[in-house]
Amino acid sequence: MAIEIPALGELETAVLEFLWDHGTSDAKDVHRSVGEPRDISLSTIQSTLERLFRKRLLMREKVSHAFRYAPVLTRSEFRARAMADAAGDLRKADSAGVLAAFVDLVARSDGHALDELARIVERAQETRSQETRAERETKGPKKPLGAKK
Amino acid sequence: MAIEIPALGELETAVLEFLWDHGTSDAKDVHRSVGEPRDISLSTIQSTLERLFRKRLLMREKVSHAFRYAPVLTRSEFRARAMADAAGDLRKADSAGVLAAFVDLVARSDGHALDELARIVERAQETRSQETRAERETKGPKKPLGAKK
DNA sequence: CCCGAACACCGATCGGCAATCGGTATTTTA
DNA sequence: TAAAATACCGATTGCCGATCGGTGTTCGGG
Repeated sequence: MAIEIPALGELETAVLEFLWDHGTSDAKDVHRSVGEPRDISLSTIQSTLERLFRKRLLMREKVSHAFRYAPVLTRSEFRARAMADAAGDLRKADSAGVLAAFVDLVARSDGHALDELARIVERAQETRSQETRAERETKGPKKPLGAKK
Repeated sequence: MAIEIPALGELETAVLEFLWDHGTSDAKDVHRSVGEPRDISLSTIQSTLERLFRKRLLMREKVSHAFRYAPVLTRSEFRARAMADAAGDLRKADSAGVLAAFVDLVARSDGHALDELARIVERAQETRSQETRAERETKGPKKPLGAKK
């Protein structure tokens, strides 16, 4: 489930990046900032937007004759899903090795990345236990999950 | 630095997977297990091995006329690097958001993945502080203060 | 209500890369 | 030294992103 993250081309990536930075836009907007510097036509930008739409990475809405596009996922969500795809099945037993190797890379990446990660994990654990508690109180002890924000 | 993880084709992935499972092998070995079931020729396997070699994902050594291939990275290292690539620059400030989103995915992935991650991070922190201490002692016993670089 | 402008949509082409193979050169080995 | 085993090279195919123009459709101003 969740959205699959397919491999993207260079222009597709640039377009997505633009939309993350500027929010909902139409083909013309994207063309001004992404297309013109590359000397490519508006059509090309339109094609790229539609390809991203078909890949479920963009949503769109017609506003009087022209589509306005917006990313389905935030940049962070997108990258996180791509990471998860690269990691393989996290429920699997051997995933611990992958996580360990990744944390090792984070630790070596200089900076306080590791400490930051530690804080994030800690906060996630608190949140989780809190949610579990709330669930217990609200429902019976048997609920097949599935809730989110 | 470090090895780049390019996008791999399906056969390339299968070949790598085989080598991770079976260790150093030659084209014939790989062909028996990966090629024959797919009805592809030995040549194809050889080409794929060489492509992976050129991509620096395999190392090889000639053993009497035939190459023996072995992965440069372990499966875990490989996936971890792919994750890091997907995450973007971890030294960058905005990487926190990506890490947070990823940890969130881990937490939702069911199982004890989050707890496992927490353990891994904790252990990494201990290791890191230990290494820092060792570094201090090696460089000069008279350096009681903050490490920078 | 009608026309031109602004778009969406479709089909064609091109380029890059993995997959695939056979043919030829090269090295072993019986 | 000939046959067998391999490496190596070039050609072909298929897929997909990039790129564009042409055609159809829809809005908005007169």
